[in-house]
Amino acid sequence: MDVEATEPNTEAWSDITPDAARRLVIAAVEAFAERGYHATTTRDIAGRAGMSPAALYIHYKTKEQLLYQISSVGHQRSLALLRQAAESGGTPADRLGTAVRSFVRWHAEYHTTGRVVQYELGALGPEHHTEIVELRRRSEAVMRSIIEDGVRSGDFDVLDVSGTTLAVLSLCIDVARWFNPAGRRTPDEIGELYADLVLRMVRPV
Amino acid sequence: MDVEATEPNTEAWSDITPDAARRLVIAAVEAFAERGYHATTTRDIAGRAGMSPAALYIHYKTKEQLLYQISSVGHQRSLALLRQAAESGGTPADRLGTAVRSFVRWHAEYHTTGRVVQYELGALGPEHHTEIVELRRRSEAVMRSIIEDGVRSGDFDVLDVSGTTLAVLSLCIDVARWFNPAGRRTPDEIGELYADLVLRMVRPV
DNA sequence: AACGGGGGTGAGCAAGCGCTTAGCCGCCTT
DNA sequence: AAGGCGGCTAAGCGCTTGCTCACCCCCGTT
Repeated sequence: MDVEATEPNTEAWSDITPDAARRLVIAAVEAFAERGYHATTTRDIAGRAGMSPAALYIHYKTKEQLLYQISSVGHQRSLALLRQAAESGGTPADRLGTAVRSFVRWHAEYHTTGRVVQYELGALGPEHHTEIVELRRRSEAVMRSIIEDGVRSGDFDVLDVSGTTLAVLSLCIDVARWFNPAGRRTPDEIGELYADLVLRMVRPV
Repeated sequence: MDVEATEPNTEAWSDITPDAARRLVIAAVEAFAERGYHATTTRDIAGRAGMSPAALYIHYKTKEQLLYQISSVGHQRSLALLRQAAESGGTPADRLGTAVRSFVRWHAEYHTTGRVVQYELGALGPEHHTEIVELRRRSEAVMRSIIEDGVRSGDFDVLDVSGTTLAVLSLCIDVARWFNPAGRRTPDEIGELYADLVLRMVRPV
């Protein structure tokens, strides 16, 4: 199935140590993305990481902790991308285009992580869940502020700012669900296409 | 949690008989939408339907058959909505607006069914899976044909027809994920908003 | 009154689950 | 050479899972 020369996951999680813990995270991301959290067994994760089922519990207390680690890091990464775009000077259209482009590119490039981050958060424990929801609220706030800036300056024409914010984020996020690395489009191309589509959504007539 | 006077699921599945089978489907839709297919137990479904765990197997051979029934009916319903819009005369803009409006409204109104239909199809058995994927291909073809019509007639200006088709469908589908019946917006309002956003996406400059 | 059969139940089976425990192995320190 | 320890494993515990089976109840027909 995996014919890529450069596996993005290997470098994406390179700051996790020790080596065995990183292998477990990568294995968990792949398994969760493929089959979902609940359909994935700890034996499967350990097997993919090349160790016995018991070894998992040396590095992570529970299976849920693995999901939390993935979800937390993933949300922080994507939030950082949005913040970077929002603070990057230029017109509101420039900033919105940059935000959509890099957010979409991330969800395509790391679509396995993205799938876990976006579609498995219901499996988190209550306290982890509320923590992650807070990160999501911040992402929404960043995106909304860019759109609000554009409306205020007259660069954008938007009837329902919070509804449009929701739609834009939803559009970008869902890329993680359908993106196929064996498909026709590269993450860059999809980012470009989506930036164009979103800018059309907010453009004055 | 449920304070609605008219439960949409009750009427949505009214053509399923006998009564016990319908109660099981409705219970399964709710449980699958809330927690996902794999996290839902047959005991939970039977309990919600007001019967013993064994009674489920009188009406459905396996838990997967229940999912297949839901997925199949749901896909046929949403495909029918798209076809109706595509065949409903008027300008391409009219047809695209109608398609998006009714497709989105359906995914909001029946967001529990929509969630199962759109996000749990990986849990289907291989042969059921390919059957459902075929239905999805047809939905995509219908949406694409509307957009192609508009491009041909000059009503729409779209660089990448198949990419835009994918984006539009993705945008509509994802409504089922985030829609909250206790939220500010009604299904009709979201349908209206989304129809406007999509028409902006394809509008010539 | 006897019957037949579809819809239902209580109990439980085999398998698989998340997770634990007792102990081993190799390496760094002394 | 001895000891301590982090990383790992084989085995398995207690529990839940999807699903089955023997049996029962109710009701329309004869």
